[in-house]
Amino acid sequence: MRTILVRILVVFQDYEIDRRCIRCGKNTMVTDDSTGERFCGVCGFVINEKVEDSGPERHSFSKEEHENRTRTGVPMSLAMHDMGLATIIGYDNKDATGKPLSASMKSTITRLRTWDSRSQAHGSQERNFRQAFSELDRMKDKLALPYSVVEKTAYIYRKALEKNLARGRSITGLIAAAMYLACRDTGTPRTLNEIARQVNVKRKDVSRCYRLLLKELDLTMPVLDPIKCMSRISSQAGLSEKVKRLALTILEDANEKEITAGKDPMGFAASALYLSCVINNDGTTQKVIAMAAGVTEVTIRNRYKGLRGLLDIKVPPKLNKTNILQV
DNA sequence: TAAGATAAGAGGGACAT
DNA sequence: ATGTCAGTCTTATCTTA
Repeated sequence: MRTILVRILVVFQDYEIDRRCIRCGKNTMVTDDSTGERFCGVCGFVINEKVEDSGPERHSFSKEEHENRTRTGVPMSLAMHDMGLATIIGYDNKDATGKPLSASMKSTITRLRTWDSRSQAHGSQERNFRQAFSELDRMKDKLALPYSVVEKTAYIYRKALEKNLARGRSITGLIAAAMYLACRDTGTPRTLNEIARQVNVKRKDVSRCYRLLLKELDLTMPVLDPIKCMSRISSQAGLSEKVKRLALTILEDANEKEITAGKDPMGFAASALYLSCVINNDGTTQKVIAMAAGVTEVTIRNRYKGLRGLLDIKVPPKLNKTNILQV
């Protein structure tokens, strides 16, 4: 019984110390759970750093972790104009002690909230970020971009703005270029055409921004891996594993013979797949693969010719629908 | 209807001026 | 900075099987 009492006392003391305001000394510090900020209910003093969410950590992967879940802080993202660090006026109309506000106070707070949020995006750069990142947010679902690419895009975009590259260029063009860069850098196979179409900017403009970023930010991009392109095309066109495997060996062979330089990797992957289809008598048309790869049939034909010639691949004679040799 | 052939045009890199 | 050139890719159209 005694130990229990002592424990309660200790907890109570901790609680008391925790609530003491640094400015006015009163035990009136409270935490706003929705924003994670700590402030004094009497003098209004707000603790500078964001305090950690008092709730448990959201993820736990084992029993021990579940029992010992600690908070690691509010998630921070480069893809927000303020990186998620701004202080805002809360939305539940309650005062420091948790009581609801009076009607007149409520309207005052609403007005304050409006001006507070307006003042958040001050300066052209902030406004630029807002617009760019809302565009990015919209795009990431359309293009099925992973989180890492989104963060990378935001990082590149911030760098670009730091270097004053935005002046005289469209925000959407620049963010699209940053997105394409991030895709290239992380090996996510997305074509310039796809991105340009989604953001509704001409491919030419995105491409121009892309090269500008490449030059100004001193970046070097690895060439898109045709093998990665291939798996994307084959899944989009619904090709079989067998076709894919053969196409893979064709690509590797082509790589060895160094006939891939300067050619569009998507076109190459597409034609390797087509060649594989022909050899396997798969019956998939150039059109289907061209659509899946985002290149034209003519490009496939050109690469196809080159592949066949240089790799000396024997194409079996055409079989008709009943698998009888046509002479 | 799919595939092949051909031509015109766009955009960009390399190089010279 | 500007112009030229070879090479690539796209679009469009016609022909062939």
